[in-house]
Amino acid sequence: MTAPVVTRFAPSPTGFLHIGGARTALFNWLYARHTGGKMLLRIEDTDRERSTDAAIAAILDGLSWLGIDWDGEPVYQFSRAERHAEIAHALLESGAAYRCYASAEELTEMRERARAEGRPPLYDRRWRDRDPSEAPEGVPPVIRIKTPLDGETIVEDRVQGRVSFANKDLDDFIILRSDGTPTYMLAVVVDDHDMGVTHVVRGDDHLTNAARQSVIYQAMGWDVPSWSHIPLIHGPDGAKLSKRHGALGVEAYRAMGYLPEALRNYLVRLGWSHGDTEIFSTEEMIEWFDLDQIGRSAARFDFAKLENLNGHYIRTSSDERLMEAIDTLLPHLDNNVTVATTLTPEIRARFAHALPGLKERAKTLVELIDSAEYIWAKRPLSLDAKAAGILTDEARSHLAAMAERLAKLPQWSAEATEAEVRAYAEETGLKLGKVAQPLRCALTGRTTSPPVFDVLETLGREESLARLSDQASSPAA
RNA sequence: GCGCCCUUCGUCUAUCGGUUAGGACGCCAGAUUUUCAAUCUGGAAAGACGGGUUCGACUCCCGUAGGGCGCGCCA
Repeated sequence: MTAPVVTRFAPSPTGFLHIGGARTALFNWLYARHTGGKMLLRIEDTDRERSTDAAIAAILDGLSWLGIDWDGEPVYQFSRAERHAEIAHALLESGAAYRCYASAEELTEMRERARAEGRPPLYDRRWRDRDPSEAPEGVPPVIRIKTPLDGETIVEDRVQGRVSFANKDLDDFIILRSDGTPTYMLAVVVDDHDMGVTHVVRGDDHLTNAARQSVIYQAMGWDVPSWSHIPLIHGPDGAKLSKRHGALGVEAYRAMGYLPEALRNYLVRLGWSHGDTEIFSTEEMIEWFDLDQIGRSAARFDFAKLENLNGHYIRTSSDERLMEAIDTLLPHLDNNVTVATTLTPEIRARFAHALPGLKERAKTLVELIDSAEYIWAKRPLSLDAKAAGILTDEARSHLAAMAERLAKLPQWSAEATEAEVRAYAEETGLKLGKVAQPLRCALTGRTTSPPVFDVLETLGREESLARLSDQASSPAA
């Protein structure tokens, strides 16, 4: 029996849940679910200056929206500060760490000189072997760990392979600040150990940290976890993700009308693959996901592919699922608050009725809602440029003629109106498209909208005829 | 500057020494269609460069170039 897997996602609440963090969370979650283990959540809020409750809320909200859950209650790192300090002092007592009295100015100067001389800007261990009695008066010391002077530290990584670091390049980093609070390096190690984390899956910007953290694990005689440093996500230009492209919070993707299942599918394929499979159900992802198949090179974020996947998920979602997604989206849409208030039960029912035709052509939920606007649009409709172009005098005369005929229909259904329009087209010798397109424009104000006969049915006889006569009577623009 | 990592179509990727280097997005053309979208068919499109190792290298090794990350009393 091997020990059950425990992974964790450990964001720092200094901002929203960005796309890279979301993927890290997803990979941790998938691996835990795949192995039947647990995924824990730890909020790394030790930076009191920058951590905010709003950010914590945004992260939890983003995870839930993505459908990523965690086991147990979130652990707040700040609340464990005493435990961290305890370990720092234990290290001090065992001789694995020491007090350093160097001032901030002294350290900057040291680093600047090192850079000027072309040496790495590492701490020069000036207090490592110095007698504590030489300590200056009234200077609160920090605690630094003693890194081995020679030899190397090996990081056995599931993704990166075996990576070795010369110990001389790892300096004696600070584990406890002069105010007695722990640094990140100490806190992660202590927390991961105490929380029983067996597998650390995080961005590869932490790879060198893994070497430093190994030093602490070794000094404490603790087992190092299995490491997996996954490549970072870059922007479309290959550089770091910036605000302009991908460094948006997941809530921004929600607001743009992406479905969580689409975003998840997109993210899982960034750096990981299962042969030629592109579309994964949640169950398939869980079944097939494994750490060893994660690639080592950074991936660029590609909106076009995300959009394509989103279109796929919109098309294949049930109407119920879409209405549900739209309901969760609406409160997050600042431009479309009007839509939310317009959604009376009656309009809602029409929306649901039109959905099968609408979802075929929408790539995002925002587009979907937009394409349904004709349902609640007030007469007279404003036409977009293309639609106005199609409504020539000739087209309008056909509209008038058709309106007259449609008015006499005993039944008002998509089938009945279609039959009537087809008959009209045949009698006048026009192609169906030639008469259907003006109809579409007159009814919706757009050229790109759902099947016209569905529109007629959705709108009902009275409203449809009114819209038709609006356009039939007014002269071409 | 030093250390570490990366490099297959524009993008995401398959390949794990022997393939016409495959798939997907995007792009182009055609079919279909309620001249949109969707769908279907076809097409253009890749192993950064230079050395090795090997009967044989996209696959292994070395170097070069380019990119990324790290080097805080931030996380």
